[in-house]
Amino acid sequence: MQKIDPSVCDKLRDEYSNLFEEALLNEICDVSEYATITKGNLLIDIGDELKFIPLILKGTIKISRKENDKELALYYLEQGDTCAISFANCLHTSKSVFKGLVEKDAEMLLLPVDRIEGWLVKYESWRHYIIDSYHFRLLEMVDSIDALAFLKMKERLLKYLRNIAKSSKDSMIEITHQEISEDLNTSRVVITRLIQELHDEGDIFSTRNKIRVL
DNA sequence: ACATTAAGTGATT
DNA sequence: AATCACTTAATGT
Repeated sequence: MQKIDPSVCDKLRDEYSNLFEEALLNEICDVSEYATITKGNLLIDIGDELKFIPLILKGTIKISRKENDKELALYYLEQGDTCAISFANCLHTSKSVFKGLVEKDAEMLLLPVDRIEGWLVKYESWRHYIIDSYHFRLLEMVDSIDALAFLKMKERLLKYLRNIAKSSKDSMIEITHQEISEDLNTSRVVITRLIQELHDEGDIFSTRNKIRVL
């Protein structure tokens, strides 16, 4: 494995220097690999072997579950995130239970599995980072379950749109009804009708391929 | 101008 | 809320 470019190391420091101690940053620079994945490509699919843990430097990755042809979006990974779920996964089963699709061109560092366990005892900051990450993902998962169990599709849709607008820091979302329906595991027709209602009620403003959250 | 893709609609379950 | 079957509108070549 070749050493990563110093400029990538700088990016890592920009994002993590207040989180990780110097020695850990150095180790990460020494042993990890740099990867870029463009929009539309898979970072990981269900059943894939997990050989690394991604540390996201840039971009967005949609994490979802899949059963047969059906799918359900769970949450998004962004700058500063890692998939801590993949962490425990790595140590034991090593097969991913999630699908990770790159939604916005992403840059990341791939941390080799065999190192991360040692860091857990060696670095307090790493320990905290992993535990926090776990906690955060769990909360997001609970949120998804709640929405699924207690909300009507219209409420789920609005929540979904607001969530995207919030995390992308842009009230203008570029997406088709078809894509939304896939994320929420429903049909396009249903989304089209609900989008109309939300539009009429003034929650959103929608045009072809675009939705503005108000 | 034509083909493709996205979105809208009525009727039915 | 899902599905079918069809229409209309927007967009790319």
